[in-house]
Amino acid sequence: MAQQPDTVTRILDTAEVLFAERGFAETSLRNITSKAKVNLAAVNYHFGSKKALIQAVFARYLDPFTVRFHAALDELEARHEGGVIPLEELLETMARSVLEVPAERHSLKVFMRLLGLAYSQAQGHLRRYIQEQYGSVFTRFTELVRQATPELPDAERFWRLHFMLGTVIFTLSGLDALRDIAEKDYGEHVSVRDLVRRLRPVVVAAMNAPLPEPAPVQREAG
Amino acid sequence: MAQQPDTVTRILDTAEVLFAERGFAETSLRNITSKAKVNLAAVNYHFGSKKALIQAVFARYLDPFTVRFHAALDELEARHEGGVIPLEELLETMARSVLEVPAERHSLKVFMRLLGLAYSQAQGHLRRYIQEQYGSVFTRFTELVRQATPELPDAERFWRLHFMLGTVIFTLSGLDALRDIAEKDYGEHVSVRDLVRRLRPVVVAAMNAPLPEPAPVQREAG
DNA sequence: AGAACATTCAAACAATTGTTTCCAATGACG
DNA sequence: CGTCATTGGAAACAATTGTTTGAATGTTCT
Repeated sequence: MAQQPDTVTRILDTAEVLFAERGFAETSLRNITSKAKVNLAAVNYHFGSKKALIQAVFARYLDPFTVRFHAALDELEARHEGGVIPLEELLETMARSVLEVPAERHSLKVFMRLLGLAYSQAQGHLRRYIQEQYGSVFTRFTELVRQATPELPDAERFWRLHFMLGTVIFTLSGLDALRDIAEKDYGEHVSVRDLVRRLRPVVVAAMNAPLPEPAPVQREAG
Repeated sequence: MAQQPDTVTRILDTAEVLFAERGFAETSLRNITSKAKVNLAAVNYHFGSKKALIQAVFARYLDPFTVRFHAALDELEARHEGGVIPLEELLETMARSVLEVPAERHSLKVFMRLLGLAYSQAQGHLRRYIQEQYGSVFTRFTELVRQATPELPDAERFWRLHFMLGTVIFTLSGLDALRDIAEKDYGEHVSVRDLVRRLRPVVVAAMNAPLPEPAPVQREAG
């Protein structure tokens, strides 16, 4: 069942880069196999189908991430002995977990671009797959955030978390294009870690923003 | 040259919905023409190619938007007689302009989903096309934001604007999926305008967030 | 009316897609 | 040795893709 060495890894390495660059539908199996220098039939032989290959590419990132993130949350909870964990520490822990995983493998840029694609592209199988992998950690993380921000209404916190998810995924997945503009306009080269540094106060401020004015009563009075 | 009535509009109406639902590569011309009840060749006859059709779909949103947004900024500048326009008013004006345009046409959801796709999918022709259409208004808007936030370093403002762009596009383009979750978990049905109401204080707080700690000197000291 | 033009239609085009099959070569392990 | 899983190669598969063609039809103007 399990492959240890070459062909499978070669396919995954090539596929994730091409997927990140051009999307799933725009990347053909022949693109992958020719660049990876493996036979065309190898993909169907080892993975079964293109859909399964796509999921395998994600699994190689998500599996280590969930393990690591759970462990980091374990340690964080132990350190606070059942007390409330401050929001900044929760966000910091998440950022660290996200940053650690691709460091062993490929660039964070590829990982984030894949996440962005998963959200915007292919409506079907991928979203479900991600939900199954991400679901448990994200639920746990959400609950900790709830305890850290007791003053926030549940719905408000839900939406703000997704606002910030959008900020991070959008920025990091479109990093190349944005970096080009920024570099041209401000001469300054930004690294991913530089961006995370800039993101931190913004995310914290966004989560702690004042509550919106209550919704008007269905139809605004004249 | 100009078609007034049926076939062209029918194609555009159908194409924008299908594109928004499934992406560009995943939507075939036969999907569009069969659902629009027009002949397959009609697309190439009226638009020339699929790429041109995609751009036409965007033009139908972006052209009215840029006109309207420029006008709104004109009025805003006139009202402040050369003085600095507060950030809240700038954001409010932009939100209003974005909300107004699709109201005449289709749902804001489709518009935002298309914007999201333009950013995440197909790196080539579309991004350039959007840049040409959006470029002038966005530059003008950016300059006004600069005057409204003189304390922000230029690079910091650039990134924060894109952070917020990511928040809005990501949230509104993935609205359907998020709405399903929110509705299931909190029983509350959210409208687009409800979401904009929630976004406002978050965006303002994010833009006014404290500056990040300065970047470490290349390699952190032990 | 006829001429000129714009549009619609069915059919075919060439190219590319994911997938399968058959066959030979390789290596590992019993 | 022989068995079996893994590779590589080449070919073909059925299906779908965007695009083009040429004839039929409609519309418009003189």
